[in-house]
Parts: sequence; C-alpha cells; structure tokens
Amino acid sequence: MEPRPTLETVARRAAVSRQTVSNVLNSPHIVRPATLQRVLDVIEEVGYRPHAAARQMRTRRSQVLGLRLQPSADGINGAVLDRFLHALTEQAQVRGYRIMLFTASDDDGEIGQYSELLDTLEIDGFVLTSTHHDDVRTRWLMEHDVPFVTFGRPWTATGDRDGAPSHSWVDVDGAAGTRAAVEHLLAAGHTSIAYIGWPDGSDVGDDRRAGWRRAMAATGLPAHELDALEVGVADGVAQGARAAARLLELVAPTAFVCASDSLALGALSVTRPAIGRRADPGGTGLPAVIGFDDTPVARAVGLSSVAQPLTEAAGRSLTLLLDQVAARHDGSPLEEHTADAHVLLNPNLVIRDSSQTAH
Amino acid sequence: MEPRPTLETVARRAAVSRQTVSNVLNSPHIVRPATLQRVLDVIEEVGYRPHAAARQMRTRRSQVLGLRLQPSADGINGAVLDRFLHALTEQAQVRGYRIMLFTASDDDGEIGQYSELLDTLEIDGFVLTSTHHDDVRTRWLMEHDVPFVTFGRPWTATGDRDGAPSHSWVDVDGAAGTRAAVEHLLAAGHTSIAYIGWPDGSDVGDDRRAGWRRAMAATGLPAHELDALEVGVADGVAQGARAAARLLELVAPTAFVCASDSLALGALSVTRPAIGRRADPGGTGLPAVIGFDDTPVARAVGLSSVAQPLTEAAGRSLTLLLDQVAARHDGSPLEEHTADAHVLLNPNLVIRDSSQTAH
DNA sequence: CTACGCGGTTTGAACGATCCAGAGAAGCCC
DNA sequence: GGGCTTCTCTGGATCGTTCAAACCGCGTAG
Repeated sequence: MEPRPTLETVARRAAVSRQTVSNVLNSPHIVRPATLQRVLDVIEEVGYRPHAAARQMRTRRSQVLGLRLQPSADGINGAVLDRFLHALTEQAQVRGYRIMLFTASDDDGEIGQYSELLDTLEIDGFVLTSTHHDDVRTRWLMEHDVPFVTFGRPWTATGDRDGAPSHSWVDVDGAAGTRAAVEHLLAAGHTSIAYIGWPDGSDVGDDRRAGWRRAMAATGLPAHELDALEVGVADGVAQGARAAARLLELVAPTAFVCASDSLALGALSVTRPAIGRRADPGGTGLPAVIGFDDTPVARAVGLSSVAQPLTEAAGRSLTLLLDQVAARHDGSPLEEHTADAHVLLNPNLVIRDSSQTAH
Repeated sequence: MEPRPTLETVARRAAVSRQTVSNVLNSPHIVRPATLQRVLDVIEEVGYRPHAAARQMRTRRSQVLGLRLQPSADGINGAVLDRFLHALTEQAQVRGYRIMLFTASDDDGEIGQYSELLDTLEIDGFVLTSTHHDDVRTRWLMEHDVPFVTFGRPWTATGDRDGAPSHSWVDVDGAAGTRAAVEHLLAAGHTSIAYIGWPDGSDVGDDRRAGWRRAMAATGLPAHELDALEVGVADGVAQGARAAARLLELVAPTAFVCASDSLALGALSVTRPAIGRRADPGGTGLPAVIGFDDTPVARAVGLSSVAQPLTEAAGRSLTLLLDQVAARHDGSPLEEHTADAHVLLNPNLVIRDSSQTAH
C-alpha cells in the first residue's frame, strides 16, 4: 500500500515546488503553459487529489453547506422537500460543494446546530427550507454574519416595513400557480370554480388562496359569491373529500382548485367513480380537479397539479448563497447585490386527466 | 472580533500544555482530577470547541458518513427512504457523526463519488440504501476495504453460495410483514385472501409475495387456487385498481394484501364508494385491504399497512457501520463480529379502517 | 550503583495544504 | 550597462490538532 500522493509527491516528480503545483490547481493563469502541462500530467499520472481538510486549515472554508432535515412532513406533501434536496445536492456537487445534514427538534436546537457546525466544521453557509413569522433563526444568522438563503419568503408580519433588514430568498409564486389553474379552467369553459384550501393564517395557504380569488374576481364575480365557493380545512385526503362533498351540495361548482394534492385527491375521490380509471371520454362533464405540488401521487392517479420548479429553485438558491460566501471571503460588501437577492419563480401547471373533462 | 479559541488559548489560560487539554477531551481518565476540572472550567469559560479539520489531519478520520441520495423514487413510496434518512441523520448526530450527501446517475458514477469522497474528505464509511444482483458497488467497497453497510439484503443470485464474501447489512423481513397481514385477516374470519404484487424478478417483491404465499399455503389451500388469487403488476394506483377489479370478477376474494401502498390505494378505490369516508359500520363486509410501507398516504386514507421499523433500522445500520470504522482504525480484524453482522427486523402491522370490515 | 518503574505532564514533530515575501531571469527603456 | 518592471517560481511560516517520546522526582529491585 503506497502512501497517498500529496503536493510534495507531485512537486518532486515534476521537478517544481509545492507552491507551483498549488498554483496549477488554483491559479493556472499565472503558470507558464509548459510548466502547467507538465504538472497536470504528473497529477494525472499519480492520481493526485487535494486533501480537503488540509486546504480548509489554510483557507478557513470547508466547501460544505448545511441543511436541516425536517421531520418527514405532514401528509403526502413531504415529497416536495425531498425533491428540492435532491436537486440541491446535485447542483452543489457540480459547483464543488457538498451538502451536510443535521436535525433539530426546534428553532433553538437548530441555532445550536448552526453554532456547532460553524465552530467545528467551518460550514460555509446554510439553506433553510421553511420560514415563519419572526424567525429567530434568520435573525441569529444575520447577527452572526453567516451566509444563508431561505427557500420560502420571510413572510414579514405587516407587509414590508422597510426598516427591517432583509436576507436572500427564493420562493415559488403560489398565487401565480392557482391563478394559472383558474385561467386554464376558465379557458375550458368552466365558470363556477371552487377553492379548497387551508384555514386562514398559513402564509403559503393564504398566498395560494389569494391567487385563486384574484383570478376569479377578475371575471366579475361579486365577493359574496366568491366566499361561498371557498372553504378552508386542515390538510388531508379525508378533509378534502368532505369539503368537496359539501361544496357540491351547496353551490355545485364544476371545478375545484386545491391547495394541495392531498385535498385534491379527496375531491377526486368524491367526484370520480373510482380512482385510476379514466373519466369516461364521452361523459357529460365530471367536475375538474386541480391539485398543488405535483407530488408522485398526482402523477399516479392522473391528477392535474401545479408543479414547483424545484430544480431551478435549488439552482437559484445556490447562486445566491455562494455569492454571499464568495463576497464574505474576499471582504467585498456585495452592495446592492443583496438588495436584489430575491427570486420569485413561476410554477408550471401540469395538465392531466382530472382537468380534461369535456365542457 | 476576537479570534477563535484554540488548544493553545485554553492551555495558556489553564497553565498547562496543549497536550493536556487534548487529553482532557480525548482521554480524561489519564488526567489528574484537579487538573481535569480546571481545564474543563476554562474550556467552558472561553467556549472552546475542537476544530474538526485539524483533528482530522492527525487522526485520518472525518467523523462523516456518506449516503447517495437516490433520484426521488417511483410512485408514492419515496417517503420510506426519506424517513430512513431522517432517522439516520438524527442517530448519527448523537453518536458524533454527520451525514454527507451525494448524487450519481448510475453505479459507476457512484463508485466515482466513493473514490473522490474517500480521497478528498476521508469519509469514514458509507450507507447504501438499495442493493441488487451482483452489485459492483459493494464489490468495489470491499476490495478497497471501506467500511459500509447496506439497508437491504445483498440478494445473492443463487442462494447463499458460501464461498462469496459477505458484508454487513440490515433489512426488514418483508415476508414476515405479508405473513402478519394474512394472519391478521385469517383471524378476522377471511379465507379468500388475494395478493396484488409486482412481477417476478424483483427481490423485494418476491420476498413479500413469498410471505403471503406461505401463510396461505399453511391453511391448506392447494397451489392452483393460490395461483388464481395472485397477480403481479407494475407499481401504481391505476394498476392496483385494475388488478383488484379483475380479481374481484374472477375469484371474488374478501381481502387484499398488497406489495405497496400505491397498489393498495388502487384496490381501495375499487372496493370503496369514496376514499376518505369510513366504511359504513353496519355494512355487509367490504373487502379488506392491507398495503405495505405505511406511507403518509396510508395514514391519510385510513389504509392498514405494514410499517417498516425505520428508526431501528437506521440505528442498527449505524452500529454495524461504526463497529467497522472503529475496528479498521485500531487495526483489529473484528473477526466473527463480521459474520454476525446481518440484521433482519420484523415489520409491524398497522391496523386501520381498511381492514376492519365486519366479517 | 544503576536501571526501571510509577502517573502526570511537557515538548517537538508531524498531517497537507495555502499565504507571503522575495529571488531569479527576462525584457525594456534610457 | 544600470535601473526598472514583469513574469515565474521558491522556501519558509502557518493553520489546530494528535502522536510519540521524553521528562519529572522518587522508591525499589537487580
């Protein structure tokens, strides 16, 4: 078993100094082409790879990003974070970064983990996958000048108080998603389009409901009729089924837009003879149903759904985060770059059988 | 901004040498109690935490474990790995290890990642979350003497050729799960219990089917009747629905055991008026349905399902893996410990409405 | 009289990379 | 030819930790 090759090994073999080998890897432009090639050949030949820990000792950077793994989420929708995480890992990898996981039972525990990961591993930054009112975690990170980005808006309590310091975030425009769903249904001839969402007070839920409401209001529907078309229940298949049944009885809508695939699955079960069979092609218009998040279940049962562009979200998050990391390292203040660091992505409506009913 | 405290800082302040501080942390038993306490106080006071990269330089261990994040799995069942990963991260954390993620597009790419992670980060070991026939990855890891454990049996092609070298693994006994499902249904008075599974040739699928088959055979049912009660289709809700409908027509079973929650959901949709409503209590015995993996969907729709003990699986995997890491480090051959390093866990049947039909 | 043991601690040398200051050579202008 | 800049490369110091060996005074066995 020969010892692992180091800079020294390569340097001796290429008849240059360690520093030159280091330059070949980190600042190739300052090395004479002939030398460069010779060193590269030796590196290839001996299979040299830089040792991350040794590098980190000098540079004070680990090329590692941290992410808290949430306790597997409620209902069917856990798959969203799962896919985001996959995209994030993949894209970080091609940019030379790795993702390290941790868990915590609450926000304070999470802050404790930040502290430990920063002190012992010198993690370069964090990705937060959910945010809420008055988040102590973002405040802590900003106070300690730690690079981070959130996937999810900060949802400030009373609109943007412009005094409040802001941080980088990436999010998907939920309102645009439900609006697209409504517009798709309107174009197909529907006019009575109900909304099954969550109770008031959930940031994400309120956003999605607003999209539906604005799109419907634009058709000239008065507010009291809108109120009758809307219901807020806890997330879940059974809840969705009950809500759909109630709405069918009271206002007989011809289509449902839902805040989640779970709710939509419930609505689907009430309006279809049996999930998994196509709506009969010549049928006289079963109610259309559209869900949200495009989970694997939606694909499986032919449910139309609003898909979040998670790969792009991951990519943009990384860009914002790594910009901060780079800026922090070479001391530049990154100026108005920060102010611009908000990305709101448009979701895509995925059309499947459940919204293809004849009308 | 004062500089981060190091061993030197603590040592000076406690009027001892660096090495003594190091001993306080790594070998407290060889330090005189008075000194120990004094040093501990200083550590607490200045908030000292050892620098992982520096430690790694000497010890050649990173306290980091690698895991490949699979492209989010087919159908509804991705949640299983998700929950395993969460448990793994959590338990690793309390044992002083961290989980680092990576992705790869195929087995060779995964091996490339192993190599890179070992060379640059000196990862201590890997957890593989799925295995298949003649796995090149496990062979590579064994050849390179890298500690690893698989969650999933090696599924050797033609039974256990006892010449083949073996590795540590943890798995859940799928056959025991389907057997438990059958026994539960038998006890409830069912006799005609069908099985909806996957086509021959899938390791996990064959295992689950065998459990059903043996349990049914034990009731005295002849083979040709068993054959009629069994069907193999691709995973998916629609496939499950079609399979259940066919079976109902041909042999009219009173219960279904399924290889996955997706299939079970399909069966449920065919046998229930609407998902999400309870089977009517006074009903004359709707067919019972039992799924596999106890995914969030099962919980949501009241589907009985066989649950894998993922937290325990994660814990046992870690134990096996860290045993290897420790043994490799202090050069002991870990002897028959290895031979014993197979853990087969029993799943738990979670009873919900879908199997509670009167009979 | 010397060598060795005791438990606790100190000291110097790694580990493998990058940063920094400066050396040497070549090219250019006056 | 001297002085200056520019380009390329070198050697030593450094990051924070652990390892291996040496050290302490003192009693005891050989």
